[in-house]
Amino acid sequence: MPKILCIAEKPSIAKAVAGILSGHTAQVKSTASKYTKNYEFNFDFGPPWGKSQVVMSSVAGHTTSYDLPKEYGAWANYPCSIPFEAPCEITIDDDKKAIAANIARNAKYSQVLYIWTDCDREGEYIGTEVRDIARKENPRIQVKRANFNNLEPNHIIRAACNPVDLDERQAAAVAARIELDLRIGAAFTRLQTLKLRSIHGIDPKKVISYGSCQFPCLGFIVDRYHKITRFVTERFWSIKVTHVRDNVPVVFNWARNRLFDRMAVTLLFEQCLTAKKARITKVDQKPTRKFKPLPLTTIELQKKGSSYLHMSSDAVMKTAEALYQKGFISYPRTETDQFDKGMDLRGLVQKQTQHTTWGQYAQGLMDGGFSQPRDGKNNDKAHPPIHPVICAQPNALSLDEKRVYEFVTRRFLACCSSDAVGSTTTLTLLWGNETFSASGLTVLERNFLDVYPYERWTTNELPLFREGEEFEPTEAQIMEGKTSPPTFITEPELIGLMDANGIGTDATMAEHIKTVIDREYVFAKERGGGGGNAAPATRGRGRGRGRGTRGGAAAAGGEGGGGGTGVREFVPSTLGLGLVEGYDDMKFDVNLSKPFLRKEMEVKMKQICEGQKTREEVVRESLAMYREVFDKAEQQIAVLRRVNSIILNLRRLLTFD
DNA sequence: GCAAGGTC
Repeated sequence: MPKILCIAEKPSIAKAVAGILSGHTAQVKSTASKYTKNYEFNFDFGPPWGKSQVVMSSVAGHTTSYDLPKEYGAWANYPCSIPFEAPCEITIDDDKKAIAANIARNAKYSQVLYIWTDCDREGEYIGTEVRDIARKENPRIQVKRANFNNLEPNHIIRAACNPVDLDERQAAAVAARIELDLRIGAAFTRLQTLKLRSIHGIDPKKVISYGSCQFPCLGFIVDRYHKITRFVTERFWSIKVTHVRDNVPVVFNWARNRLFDRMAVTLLFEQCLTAKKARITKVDQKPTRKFKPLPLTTIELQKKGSSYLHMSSDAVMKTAEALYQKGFISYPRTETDQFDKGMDLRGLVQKQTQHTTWGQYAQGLMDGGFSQPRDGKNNDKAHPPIHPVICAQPNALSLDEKRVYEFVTRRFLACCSSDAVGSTTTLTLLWGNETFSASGLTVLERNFLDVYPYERWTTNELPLFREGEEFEPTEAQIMEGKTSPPTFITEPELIGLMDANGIGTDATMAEHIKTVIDREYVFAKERGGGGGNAAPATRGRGRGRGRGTRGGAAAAGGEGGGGGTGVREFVPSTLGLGLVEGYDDMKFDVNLSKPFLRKEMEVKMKQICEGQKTREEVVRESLAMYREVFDKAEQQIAVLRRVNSIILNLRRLLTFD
């Protein structure tokens, strides 16, 4: 019988696939690595191999590292530009040596290496890592890969019997990304660190890093900060009409909302007063609903963790990872917001009926309340939306775990519930030539809201008005207000921007945010709370004229994008501000703190995948471009130093240190 | 002592 070695990207996939192919009869053998196990069984792959002896195991993500050789570790001994030209090497990480050895040992006696890494770009590259390790031990080993995107048994069996080849282009695109991220990141990091640390006020032990994701992340935070400091407030006026009926004051909002011209508002107001009586021209009553949430993705978990649970996105991910390891929730890294039609959702709901807090609600779903979840637009074809796997009672979990598990579970139960149902009434009031409106809401069925307290939807009933009736409003006045600047960027907003601009992946965005905090480029503070070491005002150039969107109008009910108190928000430090402004002042064609460069990298990776460019071309072109920027930055390092000195001095003048 | 991406 041929011997076939199967390697998955992570232990959970190896276990699942081995279970399916062996009919759950595989022998489990431990390996030198504490993370991976070998599953041994026989399987008939059909032609050309037929019935084979299989060892199924896994790696744990990447096995190799791409880095400069050790001797370049002495930064001061080389020019800062050395990472652009030094030869780099691929090594096996110390903590991955046991995994590599397991592959090598089993490859030695196998005819075929069958790769089962995730079917995405990184998976393709990880597949080439595995191949290279195996070929080193057994150069004649045949290499194939499985084409699969879910763990449904028939799908896995079909994938096993229809091997394909590794996609060399996708792997090459990742190899290009790895090389560029390292060379560019290392070069700029050395430049910034070695040339700026001597400025008084910068900690000489600190690394001042540059990276293709952390810098745009910083850029978003600085950008918002500038919008705040450069904001020019404007005064505006509006007309507010209140009519008391049945002892309830009903506020009618002006259709024009507000005008930035006091005289115009005064004239329009006088016309209303002249008309004396106002008339209800329309009473519109219609059913409405509040949609239940979509199935939970990683990005949504991070955003909501920040705004609902008041945890950092980084902590949310670490906690979710722990819950996954303990088997309480499903795999926490997924882009999918649709549940597979074949999934036993009722079975999962049934398990939650045991829970002391929401068990009764889950029972209600089992007793007829169940409703198929909505489908979002995303499907990574690898993992289902995040959901609870087993029922975990609160005392089995740590404090953070309890909160994340509770959110994941409530979200899941909300997904399996019905939308909330209500009825809105909208009154249209004509007074003189001006139109006003008021609206009320009656919640008829709360449904998912009963298990999902993170969202609010409350009844606000209007007294009865009849179409055509006329009255003199109880009170009318001109209101004055002024536009206010935006607020500091919140964590959910930042994650949203990074996601929209392709900065990092769903699994790494939280880390990039943590990096800019650790580097002291930005400070995180709680909205509403004091503290935080805020940067001083910037120099007075380029005062933008903004017309704010906030101000007088009362906020509508509902969740609002990260508005609750306690959400984390970010303020740039003097150093973070100095770095971004310093590069701005150099006026390069390319802006290092904007997301365009990362987008360009993404485009070039696609070109490699489609065969329009080779890995070598892309690396050569990109390195040449960044090298040019780097040389200019080095020549103009005085600008970067000056900007940072100015800002640091300003800070000393404006604060107490 | 540098990056970003997998995953443990």
